Amino acid sequence: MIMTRDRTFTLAVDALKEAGLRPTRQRVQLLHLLRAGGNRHLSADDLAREAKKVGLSVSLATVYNALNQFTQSGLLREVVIAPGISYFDTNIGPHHHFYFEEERRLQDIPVDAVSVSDLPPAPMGTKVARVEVVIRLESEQK
Amino acid sequence: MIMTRDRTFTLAVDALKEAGLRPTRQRVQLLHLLRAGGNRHLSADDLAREAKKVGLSVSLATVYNALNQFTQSGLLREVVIAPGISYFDTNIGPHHHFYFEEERRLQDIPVDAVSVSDLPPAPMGTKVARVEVVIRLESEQK
DNA sequence: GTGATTGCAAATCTTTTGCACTAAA
DNA sequence: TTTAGTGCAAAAGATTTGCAATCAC
Repeated sequence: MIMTRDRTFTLAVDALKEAGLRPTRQRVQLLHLLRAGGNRHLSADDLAREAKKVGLSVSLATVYNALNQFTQSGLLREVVIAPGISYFDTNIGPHHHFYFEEERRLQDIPVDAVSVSDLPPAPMGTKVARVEVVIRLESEQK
Repeated sequence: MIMTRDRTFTLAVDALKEAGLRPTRQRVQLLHLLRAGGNRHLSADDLAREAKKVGLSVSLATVYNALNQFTQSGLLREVVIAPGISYFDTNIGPHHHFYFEEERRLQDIPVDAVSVSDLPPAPMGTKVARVEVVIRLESEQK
């Protein structure tokens, strides 16, 4: 029966509600897709392509909208690497990134694998929203 | 005489030659403009606008090309902040950045003001090209 | 001269938006 | 119902590119 399939999406639905986002079919399916398969780094286009592959009907505009809303709600994190290259990271815990320039690929670094210390204090009137560390890698013989 | 004015550009010319770039009028003027006024963070558009303001004749395409060439040659550093927002930094020494979200503004942090330690080793076959730390700031009452 | 560089306009790419339609509450 | 969300196509930005004209060497 239909409930069996719906149950698969319970987590996504709950997460969306908690985030204050109406759990529409598209959002539920996209969030579910994003969370399937562990921590991932996907571009908007990657996600749209993947959605199409599994037979979802979602427009690219909706993918962009959903990704932005997810990011604002803290369900995702966006990592911008170069003009025109940005990834959405399903790992929202504190961590950092390796970026393989040649492969245009991100890899998570657990937060305790790097220590960033002696941070200068946030300037007057501001507070730290996030500390981002990206270690850019190139192939060795370069 | 003309030589007096040219002398102003000697440094830029030398830097370009050293970088293997032909010191054309546009490149010399742009590099000189970039280096005037200390460390700065300019978008391509900022630079084009500024060039126009001081009466230089450079097309936007050439500004982009020059900035990319300068970056590749190590005369500049590019800092990408968000999709569609990237800055070219005239400070090419090792350092990090504060980013003021609301003001869309970068500020340098001297490298010794932050310590990034216990970096995980670069994965097999790769080497670290650069370690980038961006501290994103938001206004305090937010 | 000869090959590199420039300017312009057009093309490309990524991302956002307006608006009529549809779905969620 | 009533309001929020979606799809589509168009618009908006940012950046790149093709090619004839120009410049550096």
